[in-house]
Amino acid sequence: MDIRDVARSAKVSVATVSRTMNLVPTVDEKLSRRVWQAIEELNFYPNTQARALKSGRSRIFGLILSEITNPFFPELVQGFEESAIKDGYEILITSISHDHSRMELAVRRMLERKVEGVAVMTFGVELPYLDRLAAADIPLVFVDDGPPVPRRTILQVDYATGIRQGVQHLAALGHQRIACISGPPQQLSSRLRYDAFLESMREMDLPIEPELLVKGDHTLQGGAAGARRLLSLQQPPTAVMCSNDLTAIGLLRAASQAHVSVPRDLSVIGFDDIHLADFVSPPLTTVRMSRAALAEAAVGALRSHAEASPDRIAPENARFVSIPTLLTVRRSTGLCAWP
Amino acid sequence: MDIRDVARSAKVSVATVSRTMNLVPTVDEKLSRRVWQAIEELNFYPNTQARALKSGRSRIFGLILSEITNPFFPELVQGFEESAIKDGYEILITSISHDHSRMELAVRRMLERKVEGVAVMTFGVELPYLDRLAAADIPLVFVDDGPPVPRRTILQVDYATGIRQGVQHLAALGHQRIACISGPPQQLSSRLRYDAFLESMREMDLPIEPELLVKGDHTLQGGAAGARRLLSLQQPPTAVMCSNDLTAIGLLRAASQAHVSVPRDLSVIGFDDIHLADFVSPPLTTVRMSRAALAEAAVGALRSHAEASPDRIAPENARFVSIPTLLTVRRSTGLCAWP
DNA sequence: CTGAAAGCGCTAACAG
DNA sequence: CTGTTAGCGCTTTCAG
Repeated sequence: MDIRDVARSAKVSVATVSRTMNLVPTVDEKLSRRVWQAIEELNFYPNTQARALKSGRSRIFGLILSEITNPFFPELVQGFEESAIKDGYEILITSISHDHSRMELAVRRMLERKVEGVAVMTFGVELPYLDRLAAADIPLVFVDDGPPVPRRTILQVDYATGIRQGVQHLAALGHQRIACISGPPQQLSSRLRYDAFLESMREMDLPIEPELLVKGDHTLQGGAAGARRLLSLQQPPTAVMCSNDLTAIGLLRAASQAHVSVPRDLSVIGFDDIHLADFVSPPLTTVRMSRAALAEAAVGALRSHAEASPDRIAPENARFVSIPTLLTVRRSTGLCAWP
Repeated sequence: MDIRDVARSAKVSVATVSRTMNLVPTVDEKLSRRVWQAIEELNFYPNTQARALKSGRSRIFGLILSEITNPFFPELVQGFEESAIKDGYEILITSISHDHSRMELAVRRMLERKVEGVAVMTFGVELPYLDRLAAADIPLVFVDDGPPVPRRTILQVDYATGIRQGVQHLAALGHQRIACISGPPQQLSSRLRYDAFLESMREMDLPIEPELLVKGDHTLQGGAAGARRLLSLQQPPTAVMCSNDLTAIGLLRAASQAHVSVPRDLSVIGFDDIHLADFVSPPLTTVRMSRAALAEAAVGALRSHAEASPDRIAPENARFVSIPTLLTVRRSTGLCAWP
């Protein structure tokens, strides 16, 4: 079953069938109707491979994730899938599992399948492997920052707003000794969150105690380790801002094991608002970064690059997109019990 | 850059290049070396679309999931990706999010991209939409059970062994009043787990109390609800087997809120052994069903179907594959405190 | 506005 | 064992 069968059935040429399917406006309406009818009757749909081969357009976008088993990512994948499908694109997912050598493989797979664009959702672990994508002139989307290659968009997450809201929220509850468990410093997004925290503390005239600034790694274990460190301090903090929800959840566990009650003895704020945040005990106050918004913005940017006529490059202002964040107050934050 | 450039550079015909790349054994070694060298030098890799168009083989497997944000599935995806890539296949992932109408779309996407096989990982929510895949003679892999279509493999999870081990473990700890929170009865896998539980209880001569058999839905909320129900009983159970880990984790939360200590007052066993199971408090004793094994078996079955010569259909015994389960004892089970 | 025809890059007869 | 060549199903000039 192919386009010729349709042409025969509709009594037109294959060219007309092709034009009709591709909504070329100059097709006579009578013929077009005949064609659509034939397509329906035969339950025909075009062969994507042939189409891709001829047109040079695969209608596939690539998605490079750092680690699909991190609950942040499946939610992103879901949004990505939804947006891409709506526009008729398929999506090629690769999870590099923190293994830099797999990045090379991922890039190769993208190249082989001739993706029309790639969203790099590794939050800073970009590496030079991506040069090959840029060299192939493939549109690229990064989060926070990325190399200044030609057809590129950067999704700038507005960490500052959400984190400022978090610090203000804690300050309003009377907290002064606010700690921070940061993320892996190799990740730009960790550093930006950390900087936003420090900045907000200064804005609020809150003291920044070096001993309250501990390093985590965006894992449950890291969060638990950081928590133990903070709780063993001579003068422990009354509140903690965590660089992500996994860290905060690890902290919650360690606190519970140490018989420290949240939020009575300690207030906790996470970041990301993963699904699980609402189901831990107590439900986590956290800064929401919408995965759906991130995904939609990424797909939108890729589309606009992929579909831009080669001569008319997308305007400069379309090359940065801001992603909002918002404090979501649940039950892990409360009034400071200390004077 | 195409196969002709390679041919020119290696001073052979395109046919030889093609044969070399496809490891046809009758290529002279001298030529083959020249070809590989040219491929290296030019950094050439074949155009997948052209290859697929000509050969009729897309080298793509489809994967239909019920819900990617359920932590069980990303782990499965990871295994699937790993196995498929190793064999040179790409993978097209669709998450139908419990929305039956999306199943139709998923099937359409599979058909359009001409996948060479589909693993249906929806644990029982198959539905007639799959007829179209079977009608297109696409190899199919199901879990537990599936329609008797031609090129099909069923992955039979050996629920009985793991669940029996769980019940025996509880019995050995002195538990008699063992409850069960089951999963959604529409899912075959829920029913099989439930049946295995009842069967094991009988084998052990343990009493099956109707009031201790409550329905869950494989979500955290469902587990919490079931827990509240069980704990409010005149005579609550001393142990609970849950149909999956999410249910067990929901139960853990509800128990903690009700000041019921696990495992002191209540022993809990989950099923699946998702990543999170090891990070809740207390770490969950659970029945492990290896996602990697499931994924590997699925990919293996799809390959053997896809690559079988049309005349030599895979042998009957290759059409059922058993997936083992194993009790993993952690900290959520302990000695029964009641006489 | 429509149709004929030339490929897109590759594979697989078929002929040497 | 190697090379020539005819398509796979579709899009897109180029003529009509």
